[in-house]
Amino acid sequence: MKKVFKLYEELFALHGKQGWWPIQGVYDGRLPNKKEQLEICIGAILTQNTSWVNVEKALAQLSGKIHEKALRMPQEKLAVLIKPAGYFNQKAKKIHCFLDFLASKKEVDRENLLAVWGIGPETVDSMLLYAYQQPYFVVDAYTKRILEHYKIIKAHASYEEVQNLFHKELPRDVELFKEYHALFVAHAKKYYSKKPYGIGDPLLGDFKK
DNA sequence: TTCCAGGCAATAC
DNA sequence: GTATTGCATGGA
Repeated sequence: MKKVFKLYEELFALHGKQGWWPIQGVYDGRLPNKKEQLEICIGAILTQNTSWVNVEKALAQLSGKIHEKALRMPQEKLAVLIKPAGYFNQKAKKIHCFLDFLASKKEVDRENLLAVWGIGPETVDSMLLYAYQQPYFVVDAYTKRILEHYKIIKAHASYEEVQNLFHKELPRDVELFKEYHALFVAHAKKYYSKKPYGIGDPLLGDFKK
């Protein structure tokens, strides 16, 4: 059952190409340069349980300072700048832990990133997929919400369980994974942001039975 | 006013 | 192993 590939095609037909990751300024889908890689990683931390508009405010206040050295300002100072993204004390600490990791020159892989304080599975996979072009499917709250609603996964399925579904049923393709996750977010923002979920979702007839 | 947003770590059961 | 709680701003 290739349900998840069919779902991708329908989401794409509905919402079109998303072109993620949404970095500041213009991003046309080319591979991110070094500075853009860092911005993606910082954004991935800032957006933890936080709306992207608030992350954009924080990133705007960081503009000109998205460099490993500049971000090493005192944690309290960094916290003030990223305040609009919420959880600013924790996130300032997380950013500094991530910078420590980069400075350590350890290999940037899933295991090493997961060992960094403040970086969990979704944040790692976002970084690896969008900044480092590694094919890990990103599972977020929206992804689970939609798949649960379609009865494709059980309620309370674990991160690994859901990720495995995509890794098994899809070709391990970076561009496909990038678009697919972005499409989940677009779809969820439109139909799964307020309860009751799924009102007006044109795909419901195909996936919920 | 309440609810929630592209989670995570610490703690409790 | 799974459930709960603290972390925090800003917009609907």
